[in-house]
Amino acid sequence: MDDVKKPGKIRNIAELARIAGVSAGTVSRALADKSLVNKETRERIQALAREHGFRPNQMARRLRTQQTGVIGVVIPLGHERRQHISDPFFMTLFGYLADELTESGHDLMLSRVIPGDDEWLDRIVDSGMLDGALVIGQSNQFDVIERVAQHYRPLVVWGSHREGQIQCTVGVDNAAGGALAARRLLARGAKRLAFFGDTNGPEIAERLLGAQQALSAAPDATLRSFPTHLASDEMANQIASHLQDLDGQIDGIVCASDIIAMTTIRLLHERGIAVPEQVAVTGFDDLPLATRMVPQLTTVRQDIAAGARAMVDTLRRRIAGEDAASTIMQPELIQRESA
Amino acid sequence: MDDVKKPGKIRNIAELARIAGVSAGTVSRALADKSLVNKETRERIQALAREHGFRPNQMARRLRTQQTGVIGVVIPLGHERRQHISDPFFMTLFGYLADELTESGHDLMLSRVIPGDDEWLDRIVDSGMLDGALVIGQSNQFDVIERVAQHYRPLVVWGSHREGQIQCTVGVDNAAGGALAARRLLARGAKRLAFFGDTNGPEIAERLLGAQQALSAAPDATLRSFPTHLASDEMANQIASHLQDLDGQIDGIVCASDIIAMTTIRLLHERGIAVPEQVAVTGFDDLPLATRMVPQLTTVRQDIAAGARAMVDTLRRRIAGEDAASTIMQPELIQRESA
DNA sequence: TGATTTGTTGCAATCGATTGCGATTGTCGT
DNA sequence: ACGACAATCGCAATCGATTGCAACAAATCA
Repeated sequence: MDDVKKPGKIRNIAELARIAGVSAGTVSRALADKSLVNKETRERIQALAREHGFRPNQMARRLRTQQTGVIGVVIPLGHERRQHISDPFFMTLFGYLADELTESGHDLMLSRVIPGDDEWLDRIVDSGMLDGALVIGQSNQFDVIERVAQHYRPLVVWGSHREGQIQCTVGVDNAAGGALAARRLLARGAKRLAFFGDTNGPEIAERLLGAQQALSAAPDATLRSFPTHLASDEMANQIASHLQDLDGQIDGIVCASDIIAMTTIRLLHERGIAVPEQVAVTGFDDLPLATRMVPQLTTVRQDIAAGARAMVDTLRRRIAGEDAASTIMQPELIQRESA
Repeated sequence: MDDVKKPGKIRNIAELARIAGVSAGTVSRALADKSLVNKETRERIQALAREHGFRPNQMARRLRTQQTGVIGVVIPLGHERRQHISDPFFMTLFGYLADELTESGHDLMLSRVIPGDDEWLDRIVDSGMLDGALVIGQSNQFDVIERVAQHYRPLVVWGSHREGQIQCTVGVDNAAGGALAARRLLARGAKRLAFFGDTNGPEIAERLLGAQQALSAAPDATLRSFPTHLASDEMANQIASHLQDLDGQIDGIVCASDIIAMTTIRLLHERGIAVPEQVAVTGFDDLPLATRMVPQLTTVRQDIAAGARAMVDTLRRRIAGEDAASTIMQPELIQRESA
């Protein structure tokens, strides 16, 4: 069967043109299904191409047409170098992005980059092989992104929105989200709160800020922040050590992510501390796994699917030349069992 | 600063050559840091390129050199069309693959494809923009992959290994894994077992087969299989319905994946059934979340990180022309709390 | 001094598809 | 029967970088 379908390898459009008895240009137009060439020859050429399993070289086409059909997805790991792409939040967002992009016929190129200089993003957008770029997370690279955004339009960033910024972002109002979580814990009667998260990136820092602001309505409550990395092996140790230090001193924990919350709950369970009765715990993100665990996680939802849709829509508009603006989504408290 | 760094836009190597007073060829060699050009001119040209923020067009380079530095990662969704890329197992494996590939300087292009004809894989490998391809899961497309593997060498597949196949696979011995899970349940004293999973793909089917074979050592035990899809919304309903039908009739469940197990445990919990006391549950995969849930999941581990490493290594060897063979990894029972 | 080697650089072909423009053939109207 | 016009198709330039080969100068050797 293989022999029947591929009588001789056709390597390029010119060879196909030769055995079809036409010129290369005609073949190109025929394969693009342009009405400029006669319907019969067009179909004959297409059939011939199918027989020989020939497909035009994408590199050449892209070089010539100056467009690639490829969207770059970039994950900068500035302040958290040990974090891997396999982090569930990245993966979830990335999964939705991939769904959106492939459904609209785009290809997708992933780069994880550990910023070694200020040029990492320039290298990516200037490489000449992208129609646009999506950056997931600002890390501590806000300024670099800002600089590139000045002259490169088809760029959309997942992250925080600062007043007057040039870069186009899609993201949730992190301060509002932090406030939601803290208020939920206060409403349950918790008074001695802890915050688990890494505040080196702007997003988590804003969540802490929001939580702190919520505390101002409850003068007798306290909130202390404990650095907690996301790299998952280390995270568990850090949390265990926090819990050790805090034994009996707290009754509520605002976690900066669902993963941190999940690990925290398990470690509390191991110490024989009941959730939410003795210590209430909130997450952040509302990953799919938040509903699958026991107890189900009370968390601040950012609608990742909607966010992905917004990013792709915005990017598409910017590629088309429009001047699409940032999107700030409102977080929502999802009240389940853990707080 | 922007104006200082980019006095005039340099669009290609020829323009750079002109303002450097040399030929395009020299610039090309200088930028590639070849010792063929004088060290001084080389550094002068590199400095000039840096000043102007110039980077050679990748499309042109790739067209000329016939190599792209891009590895395609393909996810065929043959029997499970509604499943999204955001499935945790895919994402986890993909994450590790991304880590491995980016660390070795490769770019990575993701395609999710719903096989509409027999040509989907041909389209991808013949597109001329890949150095090699990784296929995640065979779905029901074994034959298509087999055909392409006959003439396209740099192709590595995650999935099952059949006697005499041509395609190069990396995967776990699924039958052995299924047997491990079943034997664990039997060893706990369970006798009336159920299997939750979708046996349309070869991998899950083999897990069921292995479990059935393990049963032969326990004549008084039974195992019934219940179709359970992976698309997560539907999965929960199916499982709920199974549990309804099976109420009180079973004491052990072999789940085809950790996600199925996680959902099953939560639903059992909702029905007031204790895990593992009344019904023991095993998972499959050992995703990171298996340790984070309560109760921690007893599961059959496939070392996804090692698998990713093996896939990338094998692919690299095949790109280099070697004749690397398949890898069959041995699964391992990770005994935690759920069984 | 003449021949040969070494070190640098330029020239031009090449990768493979796309596309503007001109050439050819055939059709229609008058 | 002749010019206008449409439908097809071929020619050749183009996208931008790479690289074998030749050209040239300087340096070394006989």
